[in-house]
Amino acid sequence: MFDIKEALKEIKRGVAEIIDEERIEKLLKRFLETGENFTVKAGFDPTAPDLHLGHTVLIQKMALFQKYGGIVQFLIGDFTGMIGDPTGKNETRKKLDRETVEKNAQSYKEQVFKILDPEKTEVVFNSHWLDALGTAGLVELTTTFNVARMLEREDFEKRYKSQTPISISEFLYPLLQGYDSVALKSDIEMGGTDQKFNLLMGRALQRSYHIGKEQAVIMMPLLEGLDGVNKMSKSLGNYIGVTEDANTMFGKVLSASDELMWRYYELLSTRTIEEIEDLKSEVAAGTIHPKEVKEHLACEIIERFHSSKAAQDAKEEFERVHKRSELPADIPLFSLEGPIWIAKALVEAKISPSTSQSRRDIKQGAVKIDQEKIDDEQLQLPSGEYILQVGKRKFAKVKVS
RNA sequence: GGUGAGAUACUCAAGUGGCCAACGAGGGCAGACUGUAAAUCUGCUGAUUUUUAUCUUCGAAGGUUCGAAUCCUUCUCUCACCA
Repeated sequence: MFDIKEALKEIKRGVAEIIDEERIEKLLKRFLETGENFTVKAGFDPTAPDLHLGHTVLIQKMALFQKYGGIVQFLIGDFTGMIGDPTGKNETRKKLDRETVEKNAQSYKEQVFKILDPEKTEVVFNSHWLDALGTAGLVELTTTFNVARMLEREDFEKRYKSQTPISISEFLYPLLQGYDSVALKSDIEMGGTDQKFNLLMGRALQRSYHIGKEQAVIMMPLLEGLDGVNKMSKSLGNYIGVTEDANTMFGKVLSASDELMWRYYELLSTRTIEEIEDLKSEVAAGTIHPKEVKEHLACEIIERFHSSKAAQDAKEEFERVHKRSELPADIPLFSLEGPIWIAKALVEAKISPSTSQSRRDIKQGAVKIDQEKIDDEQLQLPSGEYILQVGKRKFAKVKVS
């Protein structure tokens, strides 16, 4: 059993905003007294999942609820995915076929169950009830809301004022997402701060449909990416993916700035807030090196998605390559026809995008062969095996025949 | 439906007949310094072994010209104002 005050404190850690905290308290209390579970909903895109740490902030919070009686409703928006959450880009997407959805769902499970307890998770698809809704049902749904209120949504408001077109289908998106909460009778819905309007819609619709309860809403902040400025996203290339290998993860975490590291601690670590505060003051006092603190974080994350052994190996690998400037343990090997011009070899070995770039790098002294810096951009590689290196982190082994 | 403005490289943004592979800023890459952090300084940032050169690129297609991102025509798309 647990202490409600403590649990609430833990739940509130790092969240951006909670709506109806009392209700959450009541749900916890009820579970404590009667053992009755409650549901925690969050929606995900049906396209091929490629989760990164930004997503796991939310998923970890859901996992926390599972400790306190929550049953996670892992919603895959295979129907709403057709519309796409309004972004102004206004592209209607094709509905994915059943098979693809199933495949993606499977892939979601593999990634998500590293954090969530499968026993306390229901994976659901909103096409189940939205397909069944029908035109009449849809029309009925639209009567629950009016245009003026819809325009309160920030991006709609902006676009309306600036006379940027808004498609009717975009109005449907929040309604359908809200209807999901009606169909699932969710007790709590979670999402990013950018989802506020949609999340509140769930409350409004649950009221309209007389579900007998209104979901509490928990909004998680959007995790900053490695650049420390933009939100973490794959398209910006500032992400750490949950399926990435341990060495890559380690390197990426270490390359985050010190300031960002604390943010990651707050939102991603399972350490208590007190522990993190202690680390902070130790770093400030100079008794512990910030790099070491960052390494702990990197290991913790790798353990979560790989194993503690992988974390240890990644740490050693990192030391070897960067501290002692030795070669990484695992370098991709390429077989080339020789003799070959060095600039071309770099391209063939995929560590340079073009021979022009190779030449520039050589001119700048960024290219090494077998750890020796080279300055002759005309160099021809005769037969043999070489370790090529561009900059500090691009390596390739080539076998010239 | 009418009128006007605009579309330039990853992004923003100069350039309005040759000196333009195209100013500048951001971003990115690399070097120095470090803890592969941040900050700072420096160089590079279309491609190609013809490298003081060649080829492709300034929304698309044509045209004028010795020569076009720049001028003309048509088209596509975006924006603003009017209805």
